[in-house]
Amino acid sequence: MAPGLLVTSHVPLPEQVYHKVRRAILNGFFAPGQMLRQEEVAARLGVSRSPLREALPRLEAEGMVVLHPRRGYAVTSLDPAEIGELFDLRILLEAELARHAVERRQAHDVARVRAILAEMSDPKLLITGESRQGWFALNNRFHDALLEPGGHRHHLRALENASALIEPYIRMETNLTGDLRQAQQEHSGIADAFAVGDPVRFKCLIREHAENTRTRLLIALPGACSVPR
Amino acid sequence: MAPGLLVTSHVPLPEQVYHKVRRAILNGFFAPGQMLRQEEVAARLGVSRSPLREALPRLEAEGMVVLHPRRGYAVTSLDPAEIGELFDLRILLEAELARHAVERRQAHDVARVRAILAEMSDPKLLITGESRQGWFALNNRFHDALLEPGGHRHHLRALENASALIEPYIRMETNLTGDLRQAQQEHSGIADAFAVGDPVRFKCLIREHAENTRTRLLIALPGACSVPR
DNA sequence: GAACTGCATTTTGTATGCAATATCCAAGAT
DNA sequence: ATCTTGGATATTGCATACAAAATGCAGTTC
Repeated sequence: MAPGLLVTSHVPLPEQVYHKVRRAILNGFFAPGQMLRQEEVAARLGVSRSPLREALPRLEAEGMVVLHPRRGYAVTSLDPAEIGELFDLRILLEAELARHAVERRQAHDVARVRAILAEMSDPKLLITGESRQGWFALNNRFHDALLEPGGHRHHLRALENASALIEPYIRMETNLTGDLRQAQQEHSGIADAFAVGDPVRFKCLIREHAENTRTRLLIALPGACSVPR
Repeated sequence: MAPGLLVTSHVPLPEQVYHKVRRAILNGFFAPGQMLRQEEVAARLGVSRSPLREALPRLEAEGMVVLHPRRGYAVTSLDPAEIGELFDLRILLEAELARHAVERRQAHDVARVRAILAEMSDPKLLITGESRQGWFALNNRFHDALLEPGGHRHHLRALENASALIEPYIRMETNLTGDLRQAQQEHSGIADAFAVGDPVRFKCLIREHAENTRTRLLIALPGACSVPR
């Protein structure tokens, strides 16, 4: 066999830990500003500190946590100005990706978007509570499915990075208002434009979707700011 | 004293290791595709594998290395298409940052740019060899100094990420041709536009600078492809 | 001669142990 | 009463040890 051809697809423990901690931050289980005590987090995940200590630097590189030397890692806490900047970055990258994605999309890409959208409209996912996490998981897959067809891995990585940083706050807002209907409506308009292949309309709707999310968020934020340092 | 106010500024070993490995990749000491055997790298840096194993995930998050599970980390090797994409990303982010930086720049920002430019014109730095590393270090500081004044940390981080990924290849090109004069000339034009505060001209020159670098690189690349896998 | 099998070596993956430092709380001084 | 100081505790930082897996080579078989 040719050297370097690995047969077994093995997911390293540090990577599993990375995903679990990341999800916990995204859904607010670890709140902005909260210190992450390594022994406690590792114990909760049933691993030792070693793999955790390899997962945390990745989260730090993405800006999800910050390291206070000799004090530990804390979940990143963003002020409204930074959240605004991240929305700008998201919009900038989405516009660029949207252009290429519409051009290069194929039939199966459209089908995938429609399938995800159908899953998301399940009323069970729309009620407030734990099921919201399911909706947000689908929401991320929906946005990915719209923008992945154009390729551009590095743009996508930058976008997912920026989006992840603001996601905890977006989830806070939807938990407060409990209203996903506007998002749902905008999604279906976006999916239509994607299916039709109208690049101008698609870009525009994607942009408006982000702008609307930002507006709602920055209005609701002051009330949601329970940021333990 | 208020809790959480750290007096001593302590640079953790994993961070020092991160910077050293990163520099080694940027200047080609670790070539694209090369496997990084942990014991060897750690020994070379005079540390154990622990801090190295916390530095590597950070580099992985930035795309500088890739992890092949149970085989080890390797320096990322980019094909021309990806390099092209990264230039697009760089140009997109630079344009956005340039706008704000010109608007918000202050006298000391202009002075800093001029000072760095002066240092870079030192003939000792322009000769081929080890001193090139000094020139590239200044080059990065120059670009940062131009774009930092606008704030926008997250845009900047994304830009520095994208720039770092293509830097090994840019260095290869300049090592082949040995010619930094075009870059130097473009830099002085850019610095002038920045000093004057002409946003259109500044953005345009910044863009052309990147475009020219890309063109030279993608022409020279086929000859420089000694990519040991 | 080519391909396969099995063992020895190398390298990664994870846990654990110990030292260094920060935090916390109580007791004393100003 | 407030501020300081001391020590006990908790937590991080780093190194080391051990287990698991992949690689490379030799010997064997067809």
